[in-house]
Amino acid sequence: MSVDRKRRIPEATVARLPVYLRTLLEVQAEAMTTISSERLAELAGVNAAKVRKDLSYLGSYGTRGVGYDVDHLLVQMSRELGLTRDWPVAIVGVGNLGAALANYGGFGDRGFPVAALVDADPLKVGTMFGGHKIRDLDDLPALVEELGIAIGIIATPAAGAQEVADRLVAAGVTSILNFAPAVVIVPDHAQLRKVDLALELQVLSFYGQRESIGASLREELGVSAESKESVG
Amino acid sequence: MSVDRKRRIPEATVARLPVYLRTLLEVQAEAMTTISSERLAELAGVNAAKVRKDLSYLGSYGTRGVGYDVDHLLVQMSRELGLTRDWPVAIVGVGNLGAALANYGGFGDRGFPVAALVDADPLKVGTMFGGHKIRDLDDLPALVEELGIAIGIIATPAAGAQEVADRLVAAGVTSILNFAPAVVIVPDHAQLRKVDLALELQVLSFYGQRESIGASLREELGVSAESKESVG
DNA sequence: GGGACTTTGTGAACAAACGAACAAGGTCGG
DNA sequence: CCGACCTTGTTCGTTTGTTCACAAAGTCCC
Repeated sequence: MSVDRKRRIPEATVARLPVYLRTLLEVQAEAMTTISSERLAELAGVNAAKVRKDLSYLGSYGTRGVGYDVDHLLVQMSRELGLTRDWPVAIVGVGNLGAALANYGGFGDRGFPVAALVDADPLKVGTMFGGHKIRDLDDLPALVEELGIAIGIIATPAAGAQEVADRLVAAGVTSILNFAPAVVIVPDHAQLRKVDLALELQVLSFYGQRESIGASLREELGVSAESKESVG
Repeated sequence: MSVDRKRRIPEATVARLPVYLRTLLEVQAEAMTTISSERLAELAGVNAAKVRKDLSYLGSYGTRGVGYDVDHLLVQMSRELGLTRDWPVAIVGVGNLGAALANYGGFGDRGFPVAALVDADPLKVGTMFGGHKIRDLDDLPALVEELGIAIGIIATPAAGAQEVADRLVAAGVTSILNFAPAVVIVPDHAQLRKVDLALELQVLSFYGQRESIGASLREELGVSAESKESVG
């Protein structure tokens, strides 16, 4: 309960903070000034006790009997998530996926401006894409220096992913988001997250198969399914 | 330990099976016939004990003193994941992201053919994109019937996501992959997975902020960081 | 100002996931 | 056929995460 006790926020909580943040922005847009954990839980699709425990890691910003002040919570949460500054992003690999990501406006919106495009293909290097001149992989250290690249997005084919990660880390980029369908290992001081389409689809396939077995079973037995989240 | 005891595979394990699968395909391509849990763990970036436990849920397909038969393991794993059949996919929302996903070849490759494109915008409905005529949201039940759509991918703006999910479920699609930056709730018998770019970036931002604090602290103290995964 | 009513913050029970360690079971050379 | 050596499958203690349940703390109406 000391001040720095509070400072170790569990991973599971960290992953939910952005969801709360988004939800709170919507709530704020509707001109609501306070919100209860119950309501926030409903909107965020989680359990209310979990919301309270998660928020308690940020400190005690709620008022008993009333709820949480939306604006205040947003400020604290943004600060905690490090969203008070910009995090310039470099996209490595300007193929199908990389190009789509570069064109996708969603990044710059909220503090993650695409500051550089990088590719290993000499034919692409030097050409323009989406307002950026595509740079060589070797330029990474210079780009980090010049543009303050803080996050690297790997959008290369699987084969190149590990090398790109190594180069990013060597250049001083310690936050990496990997879209390549490959296992990538980074040193301890770096952070790696992955987005893996094939994996998600295969997981759905797994449960889909179960479901069809379950469905025929339910049909046989005349049993009906119940609803998953009682948040409505 | 009874046969159907084995049948309840933990979520965490299910999420790792696709990683093993991919790794095994690479191993198979190199003409290796058996693999130890130690080696597989190294390639998949996880702990060896975890690999053995995960694989034990599939049954006992290893041989003590030798390891696992690669081909056999691939067959069992594909079967367990439901990858012995195709899972036709419908992409709902043909905007920036939806278009990119439709063009991205990675789906059809491994049993997830894009079978339909759907949009709510009357201006888009009826036009062609990537070899598909864009269909109306109202056509979903018909598409499920005609094409056997098994998985719905939501690539709409946040505002439309929940309605699309409801319509998908109503049409009989119980596996949904949500790319929209919105909380979506589905009934109990449906499966929902999400891919959330903003969330991933914000989580990186959180740890990136920590890291910079940690780095300056380490610098002051003259301490160096250690490596994260000892899998090399 | 007091009592009914809300809602937070957290302690404690429960559940899931992890990883070390080791016995059981198998190979392989001689 | 035996003994040295490997590698699996599983048990067990630990850590991490979730949920319930309730005391503490505040509001609001009269």
